[in-house]
Amino acid sequence: MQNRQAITILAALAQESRLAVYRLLVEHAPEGLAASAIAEKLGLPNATLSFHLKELSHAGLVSSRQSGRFIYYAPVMEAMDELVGYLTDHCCSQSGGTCAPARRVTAGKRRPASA
Amino acid sequence: MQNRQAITILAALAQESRLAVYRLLVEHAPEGLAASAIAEKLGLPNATLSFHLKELSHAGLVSSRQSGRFIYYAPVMEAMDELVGYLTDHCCSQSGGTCAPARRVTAGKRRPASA
DNA sequence: TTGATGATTCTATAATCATGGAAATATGGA
DNA sequence: TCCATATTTCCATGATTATAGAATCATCAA
Repeated sequence: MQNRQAITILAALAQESRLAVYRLLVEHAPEGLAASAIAEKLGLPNATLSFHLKELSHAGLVSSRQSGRFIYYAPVMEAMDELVGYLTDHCCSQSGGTCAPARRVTAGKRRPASA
Repeated sequence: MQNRQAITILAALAQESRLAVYRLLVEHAPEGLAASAIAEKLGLPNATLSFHLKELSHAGLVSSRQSGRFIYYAPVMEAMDELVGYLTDHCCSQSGGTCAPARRVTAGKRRPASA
């Protein structure tokens, strides 16, 4: 995962409403939830939710699919997986610290050791 | 880890200069680096760096200790560990998804299963 | 004390982000 | 077609964040 993409994802999650949306979607994975359901559960105005969904979508954290008049949003687990991988690979001690070493290899996509 | 703290940490990392500072400090853990060394390595003006260091510090991601005229900044690994724990616990699928299940138990600080 | 250096704070400015009402754009059913 | 509903876009407003020069504060050496 590239630096810039990590920042985009971090920024997408670093906002109360968006984090709440994402967590809610994770609870309802993998089907996801319609925008109207999200708005109702979180008490967000349509326009506000749409703005945040666009941010999450742009960051690659959620996907959407249309079903009739509804648009279902679902979390993209791979994005979160890559973020966690980025953090453990680049932002944790590589020398026996607490957060890095136990990281499992999920996909072969992370760099060896250097920062 | 509380929701609000997670957002604070995510926001602290979701900025190019700050992420660069943090990664640089991780490379130099556990001693850390003096502010002047960080500024030089990253090409940041003093005032700008100081602003970002304060953000990181406020988020609990870095600690500082004075040594003569120098102030050394070092990464706080526990904060990153807790963030990764928060993400895997609350933002990953709990039902066999890719990012959650292999998470080791580092400290007994995370909630059982619910979100 | 004085001077040099490291670091932070003050301050102003610019840029970005969040909010939400209102209007516009689908979609499907009658 | 016409209507109701789901969702997004438009737009204005307010709030927050990033930047960095200049001033200030802190520490040490002579």
